[in-house]
Amino acid sequence: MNESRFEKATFAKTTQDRRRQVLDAAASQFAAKGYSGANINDVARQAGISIGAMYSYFSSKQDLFLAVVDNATVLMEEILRDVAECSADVYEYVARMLGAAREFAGAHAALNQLYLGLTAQPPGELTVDVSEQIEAVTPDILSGLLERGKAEGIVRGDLDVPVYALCIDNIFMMYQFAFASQYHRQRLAVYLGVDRAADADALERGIAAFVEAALRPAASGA
Amino acid sequence: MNESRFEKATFAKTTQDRRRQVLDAAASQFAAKGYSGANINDVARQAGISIGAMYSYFSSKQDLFLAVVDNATVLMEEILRDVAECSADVYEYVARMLGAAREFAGAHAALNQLYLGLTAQPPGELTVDVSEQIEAVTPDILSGLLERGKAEGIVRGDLDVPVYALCIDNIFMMYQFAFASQYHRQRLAVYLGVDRAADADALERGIAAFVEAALRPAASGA
Amino acid sequence: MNESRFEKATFAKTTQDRRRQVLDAAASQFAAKGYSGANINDVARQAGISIGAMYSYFSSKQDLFLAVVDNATVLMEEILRDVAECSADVYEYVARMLGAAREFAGAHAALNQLYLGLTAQPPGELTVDVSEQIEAVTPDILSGLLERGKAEGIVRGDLDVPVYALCIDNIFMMYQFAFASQYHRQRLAVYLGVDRAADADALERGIAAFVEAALRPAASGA
Amino acid sequence: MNESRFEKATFAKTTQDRRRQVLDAAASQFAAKGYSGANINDVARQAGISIGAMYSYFSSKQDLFLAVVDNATVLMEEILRDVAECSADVYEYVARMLGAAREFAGAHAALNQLYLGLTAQPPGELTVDVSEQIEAVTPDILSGLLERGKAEGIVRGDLDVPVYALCIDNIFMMYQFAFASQYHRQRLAVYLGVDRAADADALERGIAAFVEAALRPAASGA
DNA sequence: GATGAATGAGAGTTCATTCAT
DNA sequence: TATGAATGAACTCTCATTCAT
Repeated sequence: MNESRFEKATFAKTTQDRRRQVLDAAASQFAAKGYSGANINDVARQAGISIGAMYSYFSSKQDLFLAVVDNATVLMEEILRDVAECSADVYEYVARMLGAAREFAGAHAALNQLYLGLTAQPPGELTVDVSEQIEAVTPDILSGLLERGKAEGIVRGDLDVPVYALCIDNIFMMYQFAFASQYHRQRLAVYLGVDRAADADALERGIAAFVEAALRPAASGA
Repeated sequence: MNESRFEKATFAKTTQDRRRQVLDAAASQFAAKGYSGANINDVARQAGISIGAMYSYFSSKQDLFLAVVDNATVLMEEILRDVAECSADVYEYVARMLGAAREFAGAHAALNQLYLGLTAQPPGELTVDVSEQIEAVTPDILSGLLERGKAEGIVRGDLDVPVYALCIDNIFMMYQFAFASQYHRQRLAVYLGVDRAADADALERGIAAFVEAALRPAASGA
Repeated sequence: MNESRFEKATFAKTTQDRRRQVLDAAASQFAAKGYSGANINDVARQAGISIGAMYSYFSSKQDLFLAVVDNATVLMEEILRDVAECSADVYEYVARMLGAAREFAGAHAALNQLYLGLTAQPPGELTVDVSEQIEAVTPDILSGLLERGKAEGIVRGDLDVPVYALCIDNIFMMYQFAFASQYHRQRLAVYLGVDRAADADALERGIAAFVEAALRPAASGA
Repeated sequence: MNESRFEKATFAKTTQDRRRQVLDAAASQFAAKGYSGANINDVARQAGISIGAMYSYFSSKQDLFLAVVDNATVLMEEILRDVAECSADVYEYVARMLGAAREFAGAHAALNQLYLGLTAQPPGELTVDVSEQIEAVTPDILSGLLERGKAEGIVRGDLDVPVYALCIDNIFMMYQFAFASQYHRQRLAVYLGVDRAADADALERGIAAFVEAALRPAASGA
């Protein structure tokens, strides 16, 4: 199994409930205080288990962190694949992805913050392991949809697929991060004003319109 | 002066050289290990001063951090204003901003990492002070250029200025961050392949093309 | 329990032996060096425990100090009550109190020094808490015995009870402190000479005689 | 000169004003925070001189402290001698000494606190030097007055002069300390109530009455 | 396997003292 | 001689990790 790279055998044997409590507590602490700032003893307390148990599940703070990240990655990949499956073309995909980003940020705030933190992680021991987990699923999907769009004539035929995929994903990430940190939240307010920043539906439509404008063949307007 | 909010009087009196050494050392340590992970004693050692001197310059780790951030903010704002001044229209601005982002990332790698870290900072004491420093200069400039572009007919007349400005700035930020962390670097390679990721000029032209496609009036193609 | 105001739960769970070691070590260090001068690491070392354990028992140096004081207060109050119970009248009480002061000073030298130090503590955070613990037991007992003595005609009928009680207690305190500091010890030698200062029994009889002289009704001599 | 034992030659050469500023600042800091708790840099700042100057006047914190104490001792001895000279007999002396104690406590609060602190100083380097300064003037005066009182028949002929002198001085000291610390102030309030504790004249008369009662010959009532 | 008291290296910070200017 | 920036040992307190029960 994917998760077992960082956990000890004992963790697999405990109840699903306990596993959830531990991973949730860890996610919330790491998200709230960062890797260095988080306190393993606090995590254990919040999870309702002893620090001894904690160390029987994970052999170090680092492994606990990596397990949490691993877990989050799995969850995100599921969502990403779901969105892809439901989307008929790249335009629908863009709209759905923005919605999914918002939903994920709402339902898994800690994981979302954690994810943002990960992308900012300075190079070091943690990063080495973490970057291996960068999902290649979105690149593949986006590239695929763009290529198909070209074939179907619904996107500009001359666009640079990899670069466009990157730019679109950048917009996804930034939208998802908009809910993750004080900085991003405030930035949103600066750009849109407090009221518009609060109207997620309209915002998503606006962002989707930006992307569409970049993709639509010029002739389509004629 | 802007910088003196977080430093003690003694720091202002020191030589410019020493100021640089301290701020550089602090930036590099905070960038490399994050706020919690960084060690004031290491900073002092790297700056070639005693820990006592460090505390005669800044009254706490937090103040040192904020001074570094403040410093970086000032520097970035200068660059942002320079770029704006040299740019005739929004298209030139986009191109120049991408170049400036790359240059900044190259010349001030530590500050760039630090900046990325800031945007990921979990809410807390630090963030309160830090978010006040979010520069509103780019929003103003971008909005202005888009409005002017509308008036001049070089950008689509129906575009939603705040949202477009946000999207464009998102693309700037993500490009700048592409050089800041292992995660972003690797992500770039995943999207573009190692070779294309290394050709910054071409990449910037590609990104600029994406933005232009989103902005150009449909009629322009007719 | 009284003692638990300043200690953490962990301390209550430890063995009585360990509790004693910690409190004794702390008392001796605080007594020897004062609050500011004492070193928590030295206390831990002297108590034979790690500094980590120390901080799992008390959450700060201040709390450790207050716990020691609290402890000493409880002990002293016990002794004070015992002496009161055994004393038929104020004259016996005076004699017994002097003896008890000497015994306490001998058996609990550190606590005695600590007590002296407390009375000299400059106003501040420590004093706020500490002064609440000033035992009101001696004032009550002394006043009661003087009133009863008046009723029984064994003390002068016109004496001012509160002031006399204060003066007598002053004499008790100064006698107890005579063993607590270099200053007081030397002062005793200056007044009495080294030989007489060493003969505690005779000294106590002398002091008791002074107090009796102040209390006895004038008519008793006729 | 007496004062020059602990100061360096430079201190003698500065103006009287500067000398006062330094000694006053030191007295107030040592009184407020104790020897260990006081900060030499703060003393210098409060005295309006540089830390460098401070160390050109005194070669260590300890020497500064001892100089302050020395200074206070000289001042107190003057007062003690004045009181003695003005007093016709032991009864007048007692009354005047109580008044002098109160005045000193009012006029030199810091020195009074410092004095109390000194008497509580745990044995150590400081005490060694300090105790040499214990004035033998009160013992001599009190003993002399008691002897003369015996000869003149105004005090009991059988009283033990050294012990009585000690007891009376104890009462002086405790009265003086009543103004010096939170502990002693509160203790006074416990014995006398807040109102009576505030009426110093009446309190002094009451204390004097206690001492007189201990001294007056029994026959004097016949 | 679970517990949580215990450990101790290491962190941020202070302050007596020095010394170049 | 006066200044005050600089020094660095020492202090209080934290926390990842261990291990006896």
